[in-house]
Amino acid sequence: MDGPKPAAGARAAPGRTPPDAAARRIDDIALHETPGHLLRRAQQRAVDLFVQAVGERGLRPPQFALLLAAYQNPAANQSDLVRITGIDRSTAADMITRLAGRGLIRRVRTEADGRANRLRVTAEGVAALEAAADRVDRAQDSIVAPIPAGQRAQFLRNLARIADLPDRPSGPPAGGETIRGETTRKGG
Amino acid sequence: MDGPKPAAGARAAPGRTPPDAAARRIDDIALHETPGHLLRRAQQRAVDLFVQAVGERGLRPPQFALLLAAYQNPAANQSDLVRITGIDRSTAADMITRLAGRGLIRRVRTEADGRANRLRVTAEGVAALEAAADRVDRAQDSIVAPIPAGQRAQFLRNLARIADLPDRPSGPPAGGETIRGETTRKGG
DNA sequence: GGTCGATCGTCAGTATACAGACGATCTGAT
DNA sequence: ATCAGATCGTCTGTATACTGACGATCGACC
Repeated sequence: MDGPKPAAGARAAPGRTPPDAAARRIDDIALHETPGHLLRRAQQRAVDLFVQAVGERGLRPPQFALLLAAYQNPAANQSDLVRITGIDRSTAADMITRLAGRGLIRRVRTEADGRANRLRVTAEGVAALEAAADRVDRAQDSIVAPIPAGQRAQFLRNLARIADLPDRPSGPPAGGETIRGETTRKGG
Repeated sequence: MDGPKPAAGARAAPGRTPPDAAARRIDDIALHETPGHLLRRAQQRAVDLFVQAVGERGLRPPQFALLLAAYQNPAANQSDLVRITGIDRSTAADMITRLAGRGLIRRVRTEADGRANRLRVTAEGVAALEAAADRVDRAQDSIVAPIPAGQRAQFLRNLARIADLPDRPSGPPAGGETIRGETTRKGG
């Protein structure tokens, strides 16, 4: 009564091991135990909680990340922000266009480099960040709330390992400008 | 050489606590330590590893999930698969159209319910699943590879807690048809 | 001064994700 | 039988994500 019967399409050989057991049988894959699926579901949940906390009309998680990174790194150009946030180049360009349309950010052509854009967070942008900050904080707490308190730090450390991010930003920036966070996507 | 200097735009008051410390200061938010951001980055990484393993032209993670769920639950309609996979209703409809266009699946109108579609995985669909199974398995292993082996089970358990999924499918199916996995999105 | 490879940002195309509205249909109560 | 509310699948519109290509520019080298 407890073991789920094999699905109708399954041709199972219950008690023995077939000689070609090396290949993974698709009847045996438990989607809900695969790390990739769990990560997707967990991330969906995190986005839900974020949106609930900051409101339907507020900043979405990647927008908040991008706007915050731009604010914290005023000297950064788009590519720097891409590296910091992990947002794709093309996606970032789209997002910046949208954020600029809302008046939260402005593109400023760099004097030194004719290709690069610096991003200036407007007063409205700063206000949006400040208005969201507390709610974002609460959302982050609610994301890890289902995890026993004693296991949270280790959990986040392991998440960072998967993400291939350092536990805490520590890379030597090596330039006149300090850029918080690093680790590229797509180039690594 | 180790403590990152505050960013150029940061107006920090290093040694003291301002009187309005109740509000979260946006200068102090460390993006790379927030659960939501780490989840997003980790999920990106998982998708990367999946795509690397199964090939650029192969099934994408949600496609594999949907196709596998359809295969394992031949009696399920689209809404059932939505509940099993956590894929949104609209997204699932689009994906099924694409998978049908590739000949991996077919929509079949149910006799009993004039609204519902049952999904029949074609022989090509089964072949695609079987061709991917081993590679998917390897991808899942590589996702958790950066985590110390002894911590992986606990990590996945906590991931499932965030996702609000049971550790292992255990719900009482309560019908003539066995449906693997449950837990809705957007309704719960 | 000129050239080549690398980089910056953009754009088109495709896939995933979700809200909201919709028509069609089912269910339950009357 | 009828009708109200729920459900199923679709569609539209918007946002995120990534590939591949592109023009413009930069840096290094000759």
